[in-house]
Amino acid sequence: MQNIWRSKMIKSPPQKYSPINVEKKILKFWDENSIFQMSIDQRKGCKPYVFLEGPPTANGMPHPGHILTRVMKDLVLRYETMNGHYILRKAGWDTHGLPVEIEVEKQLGLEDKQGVEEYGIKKFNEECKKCVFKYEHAWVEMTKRIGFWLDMENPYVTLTNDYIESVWWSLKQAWAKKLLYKGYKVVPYCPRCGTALSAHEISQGYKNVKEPSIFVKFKLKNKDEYFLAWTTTPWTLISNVALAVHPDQLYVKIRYNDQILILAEERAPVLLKGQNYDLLDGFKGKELEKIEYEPLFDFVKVKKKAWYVVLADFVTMEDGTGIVHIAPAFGEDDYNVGMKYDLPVVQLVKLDGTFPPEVPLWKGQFVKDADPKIIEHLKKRKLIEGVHEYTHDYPFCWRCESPLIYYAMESWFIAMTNVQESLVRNNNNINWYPEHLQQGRFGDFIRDVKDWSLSRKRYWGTPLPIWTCTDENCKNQICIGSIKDLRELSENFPKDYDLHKPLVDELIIKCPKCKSKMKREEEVIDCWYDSGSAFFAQWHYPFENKQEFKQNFPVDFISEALDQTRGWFYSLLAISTFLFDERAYKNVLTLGLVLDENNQKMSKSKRNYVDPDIILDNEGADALRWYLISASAPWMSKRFYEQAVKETLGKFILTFWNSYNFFATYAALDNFNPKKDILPIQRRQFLDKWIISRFNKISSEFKRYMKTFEVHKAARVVEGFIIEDFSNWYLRRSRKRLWAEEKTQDKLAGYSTMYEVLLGLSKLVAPFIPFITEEIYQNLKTDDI
RNA sequence: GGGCCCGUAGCUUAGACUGGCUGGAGCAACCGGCUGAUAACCGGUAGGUCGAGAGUUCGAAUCUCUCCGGGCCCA
Repeated sequence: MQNIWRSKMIKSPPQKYSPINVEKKILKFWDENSIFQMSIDQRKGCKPYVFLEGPPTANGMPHPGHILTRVMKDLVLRYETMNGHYILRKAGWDTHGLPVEIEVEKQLGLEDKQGVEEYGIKKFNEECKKCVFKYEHAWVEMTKRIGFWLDMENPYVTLTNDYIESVWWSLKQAWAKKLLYKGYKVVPYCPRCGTALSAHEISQGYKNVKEPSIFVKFKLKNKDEYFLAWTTTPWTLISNVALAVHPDQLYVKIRYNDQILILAEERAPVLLKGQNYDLLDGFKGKELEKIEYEPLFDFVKVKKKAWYVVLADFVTMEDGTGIVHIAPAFGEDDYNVGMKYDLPVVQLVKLDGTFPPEVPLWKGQFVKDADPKIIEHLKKRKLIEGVHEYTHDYPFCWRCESPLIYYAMESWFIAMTNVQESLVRNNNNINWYPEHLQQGRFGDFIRDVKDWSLSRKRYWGTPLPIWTCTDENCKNQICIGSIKDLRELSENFPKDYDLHKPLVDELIIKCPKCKSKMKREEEVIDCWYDSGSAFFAQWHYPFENKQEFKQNFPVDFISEALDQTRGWFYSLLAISTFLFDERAYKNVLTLGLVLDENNQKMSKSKRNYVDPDIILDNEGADALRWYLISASAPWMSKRFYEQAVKETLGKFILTFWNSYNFFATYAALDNFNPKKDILPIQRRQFLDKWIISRFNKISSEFKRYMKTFEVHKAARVVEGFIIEDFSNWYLRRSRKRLWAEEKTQDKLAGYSTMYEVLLGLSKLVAPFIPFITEEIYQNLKTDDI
């Protein structure tokens, strides 16, 4: 390799250190000589260290939090590369999902889904595709500028046909294993807007409201006794199918006002304070299981067994009677317990929030408006034991202010509960940094895993590859797992194709069984599934690169911020578990969030962050990197502001530079030649031996910390060494040795030591601050290094 | 509302798992010095109810509980 750096002698560096000039020079050097590529090629055949890039969405400008993840990834990968590992680093882009759609809706001035459909799904999705790459250039530039070596010329992109095909293949595997099924999911729903709301949307719309809450009596079958239940949503009583009690709480049977009631022991004295009642009997909740009662209403006939007592841990003694009325269509807890007991889903509310004709008493009325009438009705039937005003937080639509209702919507699921044990086992096999996440936040989540609600009734995403026969008698369903299958089954598969909506919905597919027309399930899938598929889909596995996939699974190392714990970290593990019953990654480094000066999370919308470019121009990438790495443990949050980086530059980077500069200036003056002039260690001074010993000591400490990703401690050890031991103590003490006119033995001993320490340092901290170390290394190295 | 993480000087932090001399350090401040690489350096001064309270203990920043504040995730 020819290069501009090579010279026999050490050059005298510039006195003043200009971060931006040096760093730009190094970037050019790396670029012109393809150093990144070379660092990989040189290690072909070496032991691989497998990295998987968590794909960012490039539809917003990168902020300091993104810089932190990229710096940490680069640090670890450079370190492992220098340890002799072969590391591929494919970039990736996450391109689907609701945030993109919302951005485009705003751009186009569309109000809701209806607006999107009127605008045209084809045009809408084209806009989404464009939007995704709006800031790609900025991301690429930032990535290069901070020195993150990443192959951005061959990224995986979740919207490509190849990627989608791999995702389809995996869904087909789930289908074949009977893990993919259609069920219900209870979601907060706005009946006026006709749409479900995301968690983020409802958290904006809680209001404190006063509502009537009622105590309702349910008559036991064949007995003149009543369960006393409590509810704040009388309209859901129409769809009641069960009553829930807590298995371990105590319940009592009492005589009160000439009737026999059953309720929680703990609640009776609270609710009947100051009133007379006789205690007749007592039992544990468990003993009540399966006891049947008379339904309040008989509007529908149900196919499954209903109207009996079930056990549920979510029943609390905080309020109510300790007996909870269950309507699986209108509550998540209700739905889950319904699944467990195989209860029917009675859903006597229409999508517009009114009662259907099956409920003749209140048909056409909005459920919330019907509440008082339902209460009146029950009162007349003497089934109400009391009405209380109850104050609580209730969600409202942030758009139209109407009260939301919880509503069971059809949705496709992956039955993660079926592989829960494997999930736990695979998770126990992962090294988590920090450790507490493994059994803490993540472990809790996995142990209590719910089926993955996969489908989204949206437009911009990987289409769900499931087709259903339109013939009422056939209703055959198929899941398509490859482009080849789709092409063979469809009559009008075009030459040029894009697997998104609307194309997939326009294909004419005949049912393999009855030859009737088939219709695709209209949904797209959760974009977390896209990114969670990256470990195989980035290879277009199994259609290509089978060998590569095999060699790169499971992945050795991933690293993202803490908010990905239940996001990407989960989706990767979930998919690798049901596909291969294996963990997707062996080590996961979770990073703390980058906060602003006031400890607030940095967010795109608030724009409460410093423009990283300003810091990169003023203080440089090395100072920025060193600050982020050394400020606190990787998993701790970091406050981020320019002054902090400025201090890092002054305190550390410049001290390092000046130490080097001091040596190089004198060495150049004296024509010190490292190939000839190095003195053996025995002929050096005590001081020289001391600093070399110190350096060896901190090198081994450094390595020990790196093993456990305690990169901040590794950094601090080096920082202390450079500032205290090397600059302030050793170099100061050695100054006079260099003042001699001729090349004395002592002078050469000093040069030899400084040379070795500086060269050693430039390698040791190269993964942390690659620019300045490259500059130093290139000047110090000899031809044969 | 639930789970997890964090809280040490104005700022950045060490110490906590395994309790033990007077809770260390750097920056910033003040006083004095030195400087033939440095945006430095050296000596000294000041700055702390270790978030608050209770408990365990001969002894608590450290262990336990409660509360307060910040954050993340989930409802």
